[in-house]
Order: sequence, then structure tokens, then C-alpha cells
Amino acid sequence: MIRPVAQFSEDFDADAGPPPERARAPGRFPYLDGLNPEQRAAVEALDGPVLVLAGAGVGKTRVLTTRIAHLIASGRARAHEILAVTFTNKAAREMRERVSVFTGSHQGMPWLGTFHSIGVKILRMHAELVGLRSNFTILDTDDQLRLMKQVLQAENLDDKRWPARALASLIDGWKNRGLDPAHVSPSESAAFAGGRGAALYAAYQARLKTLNAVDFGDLLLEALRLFRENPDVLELFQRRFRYILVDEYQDTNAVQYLWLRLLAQGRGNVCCVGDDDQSIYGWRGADVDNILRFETDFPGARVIRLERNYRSGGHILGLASGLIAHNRGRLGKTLFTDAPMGEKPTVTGVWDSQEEARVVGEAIEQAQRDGTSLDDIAILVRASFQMREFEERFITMGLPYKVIGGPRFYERAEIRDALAYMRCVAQPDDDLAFERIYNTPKRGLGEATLAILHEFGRRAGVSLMRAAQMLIETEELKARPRQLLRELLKSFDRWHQRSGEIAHEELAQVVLEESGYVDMWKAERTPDAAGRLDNLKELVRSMGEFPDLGAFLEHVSLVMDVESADAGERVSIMTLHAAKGLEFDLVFLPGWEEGLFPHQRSLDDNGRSGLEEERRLAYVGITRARRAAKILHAANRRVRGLWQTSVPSRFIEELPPDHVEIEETASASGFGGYGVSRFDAAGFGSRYETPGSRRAEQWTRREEAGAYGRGGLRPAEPRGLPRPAPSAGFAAGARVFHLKFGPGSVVASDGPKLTIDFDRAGRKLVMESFVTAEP
DNA sequence: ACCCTCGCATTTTTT
DNA sequence: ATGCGAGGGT
Repeated sequence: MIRPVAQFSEDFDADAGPPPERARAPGRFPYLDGLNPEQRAAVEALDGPVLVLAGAGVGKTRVLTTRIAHLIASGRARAHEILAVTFTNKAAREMRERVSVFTGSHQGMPWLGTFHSIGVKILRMHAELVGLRSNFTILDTDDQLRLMKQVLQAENLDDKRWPARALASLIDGWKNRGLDPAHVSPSESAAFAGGRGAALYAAYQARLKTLNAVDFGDLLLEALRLFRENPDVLELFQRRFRYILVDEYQDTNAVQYLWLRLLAQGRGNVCCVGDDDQSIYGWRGADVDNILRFETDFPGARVIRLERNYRSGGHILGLASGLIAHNRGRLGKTLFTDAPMGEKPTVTGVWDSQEEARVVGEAIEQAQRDGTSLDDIAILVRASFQMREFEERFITMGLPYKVIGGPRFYERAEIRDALAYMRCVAQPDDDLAFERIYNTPKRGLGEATLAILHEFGRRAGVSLMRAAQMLIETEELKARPRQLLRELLKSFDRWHQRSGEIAHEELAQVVLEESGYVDMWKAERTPDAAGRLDNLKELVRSMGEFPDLGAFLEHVSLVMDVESADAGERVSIMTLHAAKGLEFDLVFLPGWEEGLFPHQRSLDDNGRSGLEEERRLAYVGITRARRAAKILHAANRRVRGLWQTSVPSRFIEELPPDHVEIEETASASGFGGYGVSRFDAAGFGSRYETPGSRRAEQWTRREEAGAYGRGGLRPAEPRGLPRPAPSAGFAAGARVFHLKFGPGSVVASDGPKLTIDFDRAGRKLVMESFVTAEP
């Protein structure tokens, strides 16, 4: 339960009057001057729980940063006593920059960051309390998946029928909801491998612990567990954080909420900023209810609405408001503006996606002639496959564009390989990194050898690298792989030594060259090889921005992306999700068709709440526009290679007519030269008036039949730490049995290494853990 | 051990 | 259409 923190400072109550009359020492807080009354209230309501409902374009970031400045300037807290959490690194960076304008850059904000980065920081301080060492590694999705596969294989599950991906997303969901394996209900556990879901989750967690690793979900879940199980540590942080600020509160999931609530129970000074109408991440665990419940969760909470919009023209605002009004379960906010009505948003029907791209391209050229910068124009799509049509069109037109949110830098194969090398140098026990590069570039080491390393490592409870080190001393491996492995280990030894001598970026250069990795790409004559080499150069360069290898690797695992400063004006193409928080003069919203937007999958999986989230996405899209918004829908679209006819989105019918202009291009309205008759015959001639009942279910739904409820529950086989090899301590003369070499007699022993005369295979040097006493 | 071919799936995405 | 992964063939 939350301790009620109802009393506000008298300071605040005294402020209830109209702001201009307030006679604070004039000029003492100059940053308050430019704020409107609501913004100012949000900045000055420092004590107790506060919910700031900040609609689109109301100056939310300004309020947050000014609030931080005010906390510091008014002497309530010092910078290191303020916890400020965001969701993205970008938001954190932006906030940091803007705060430093007020505070001077010398006073950093050590506790301003993403949920994950703050989680890591706290976990590193108290790692041992959750069964980790403080230098734990953070696995990305790739490592996570490979580990999951290993777990599935160890359990002898058909990875066709029970794909690692599915398990990963299941576990992710559980972690998002704050559930550890013991708390997964049997009915949910039944969703995977006939009830073994929770057991697999437990096995996966055990593997993570032995690797001294966490995945992204753990950064939050373990941070929560830390606080739950260690009240003294919790209290430490409750006292440290005199004030807590949370950005994008509508995007918090259950773990984040629970974690925040624990911290907020201390001082009760928690300020959450968000907009229930912009909650678009339900599919990855965000729970809008968190923001809807705020006043119940934090009794005595003050709610401040920021409704004065500084971004868009009146018609755009009216359009967005009219649309979002169709959602139930809102906290309710009405954006208004003093700006003129401006341009009416348009809805344009086109024949197909090609025409859509063409129409948009032409409109952009027109806007450009009228003086709009390409940087101020964006195309916001529902699904990324829609981007291609625009890209192709823009390339033929010679229109510069950029795709926001494409494959990220640190996710590229060459970057991940290079990072794996560096991880192996920095942390020789990082098995996942070792596996990744152990035969990259191809050095003749295959699955068979890796399996032996795994087997030995598991039995002896050591990492792959250590297992390899031990095994090359023996004859367990065939001569060739043994030699190859020896060379690889020698290289790592050498690099490890040099890591103390030369700068880390220099070391990276050396490693990439000596390992043959650079040569591998040089030898590859594919078109993108050159780009990959460039990326590697960029990687080495960017390492120089960090004090040491460890700091760099930490940054990479948390940030996953690199800032790209590209010159020249460009149109932006991105998904609606990626557009949140951005704004443009001119926004194109293509693909407003049933099945695509709202997306069929969203409807199928989540029904009404799915639909409402889609509608919020539409709301986000429209409110990105400052001057003009242009909605388009195509009658025909190619999906997965085949053409489908489509019906305009129900969202189009929901738009308030006063704020929208309906247009049809010649070809779509049936007057042009394209397949008129077919189009009209299909009944799309007046499709704006088409009743919702006409919406065809043309998007085939995928059935996941048989995935649930199959089989009974099975008790989980406990999978703990790797069992240490039974140390039988074979003395000379003992009779032993080796799986590969058969029976033999021990001649001599040197620690775990045994010299054995095998009855059939002759004298061999093998690891003790590979032999058993002769039956 | 490596390469090639076949089959399958394909919303949204941060950390 | 396309790309990725797995399995089989060389």
C-alpha cells in the first residue's frame, strides 16, 4: 500500500491564485516566466503525487525539464537526489541536455535515464543480492534467443513445434508483468510445450545466472526483486530519491509500475507525466491502466491537465480530438489552440499503393516548391512493408528520403561479431560471445568440436573458453581442431595481454585484423561488404568516445543505436510508432484501410482494446502535423505478393466532417483510365459513405489451433547450477571407461588430467570428467 | 564442414 | 516477393 501523502506544501496552496499576481522574489525563477498557467502549476506542484496529463504538443518536455530546474533552484533537492526516468535513450538525452541549460553542465543528473539504465546501475551496486556478480553481462535479443534454443534442446523439445521465439516472447511477457517462474500460473504455463512453460522459464533463468548474465527484462524484474527482498536497500533508495519524475507514464508496464511504486512509497514525491491517448505500446506490455489508476494508487494525487496545444492548426486538432473521442476509458482531455484553423486535413482515395506513392511524391514536390523543407515532411505508415513502395518511388523521382527506425547499428551482423570479439577479450567467460565468433571467420571449427566444449564445460562447471583451454592439453579432441583451437586461444591470450597496454579502440582494430575478421569481409565480393567494413571503422571510431572497453560495452548493450548525423534535407519515412514525440509541418498518413489500419492482427488478438490502441495510433499520427495532415487509402494493395482489394479504414468514417476535406484522385473515383468498371463494381465508388457493415474480412486470420491446452502438467525437473564433475580421483592402476576410447587403465594423473592406457585406443591424455569407473 | 535448396512466416519495437 | 532457418546433399 501506498502511504498517503496528501499534504501539499503551503507554498503550493498559496499559489492557487492567478500566476501573474504571484509575488515571488521577482527574477528569482526567471525560467517560470514563459510558462502558461497550467504548465506553471505542473512545474510548481513539487510535493506529493502529481499526475500531469500532457496531450500532444503541449510543451511536456519543457514542463519536465523546468520542473527539475525548479527542484534544484528552489533548494528542494540536489541533482543527485532526483530520479527522472524515461523510456528511450533519446528522451533521456534530450532531457539531460535541456536540464543542463538550467543547471550548468557541471552538475550532472546521475539518476536521469531510461528504466533499464537505472535498473542496471542499481543492480550493479547490489548484484550479489540477486545472485549475480556486479560485472554481469547484458544479453541482447540475439543472445537471448540462442540461449533459449539451448534450453529447449536440453529439454529435448522439437524446436519446430515449440520455437524459441515463442518461448522468448512468452517469458518476456511474464517478465513485463513482474512474474518470476514460481509465480507463473499453471494455466499460463500450459501455453507452451504442454505445460512446461514455467519450467523452461526457470531453466532459462538458471542458465542466465550461471552465465552471470541478465536479459533486458531482468534489468527491470531483478531490480524489482532486489527492492522486494531487501527492504534495507529499498529504504536506502527511497531516502536517496527525494523527488521522482516519470516521463511517458502511459507506457509503463507492470514491473516498472511496481518498481516505481516501491520507490514512491518513501517520500511520496512522484510526478508522472503522460497521455493516455498516446498509449500505443500495449502489445509489449504497457498497461494504460497504470495512468488511469493513478489517483487511486496515489491518494491525494493532484492532476494537472495540459491542454493548450502549441503545435497544430485548429482543423488538425479538431480532427484528432474528434477521432479519439470514439475511445472509451479515457481520462478525458480536450486540446485547444489559439492558432488559426489552418489547412483542412484531407482524405484521398487512390487506386493502389503505387498510385499512393506517386500522389504523395507529387504532393511533396509541390510543397517543396512552396518553400517547405524536406526535413519538415514525414510519411507515417502503420507497418514497415509499406515503406518500400515510397522508397522505390522516391528513388526514381530523385527525392531524398531517410527511413527512421530501420535496422539499428548495433544489430548488424558485423557489428555484433566485432562486439563478440571484444566481449571475449574483456570477459573470457562470456560463452554466448565466444560461440558467436568461434568459427567466424571460418576457421574449420564446427559443431562437433563445439559440442565437446559444451559437454565438458557443463560437466566441469566452466566457461567454453576455459573448457577449451583445458581440453587442448588433452587428446580428447582430434588433432586438427585441437590445433585450431589452440591458435584461437593463443590469439585471445595475446589480445587480453595487450588490453592493458594499448587504447581499447586500438585494441579493437588489432583484434579485428589479426582474427581475420576484416579480411573475411574484404574477401567477400557482395555489394554490401564495403558498407560493412565502413561500419566496422565507425565502430572502432565510436569506441574512442568511451573511457574504456567496459564502459563502451555497457553503452552498447543499453543503447543499441548510434547517432547518425546526416547532412542534407530529407523526407522522413517511419512507422507511426516511431513518430511518437516528433512533429512535422506536413504529415502523410497512407494506408488507412481496414485490415492494415486498424491492423487485423490487433483486432483479432485484442478486440476492442486492440481497436482503441489502433485509434490512439491514428491520433498520434494526426497530431504529429503542424500545418497539414494528408490521409490516404488505396483500393488495392499487394500483400505478400498478391493483390487484395481493400475498404477504407473505419477511422475515416469517424473523422469529424467539419475538419476534413474528402478528395479522390481521378483514377480512384472512377473517372480516370484505370480499371474503372472493376473498381465501381466492387462498390468502392462512394466508399466514404460505405457503411461499416460492408467491411470484408479479407485479411485471413492465422489460426494458432492446437497451441493451447494440450497435455497435462508435468513437474519441472529442477535445473540448477552445472553439476561439478564427480571427482572420483582415479589413482594409477584404476580401471576406467571412456565413451569414445572404451575401457583402459589409468597410468598417471595430473590434477584433472589423466594419462590412460586404453585397451584398444592406446595411451591418451584425457580429462577426468570424461571417464567413469569401469562397470 | 560447407553449400545449396526448400519451406515457412511476414504489425507495431525499446531496452 | 522475400528473407531466414533448417535439413539434406556433396
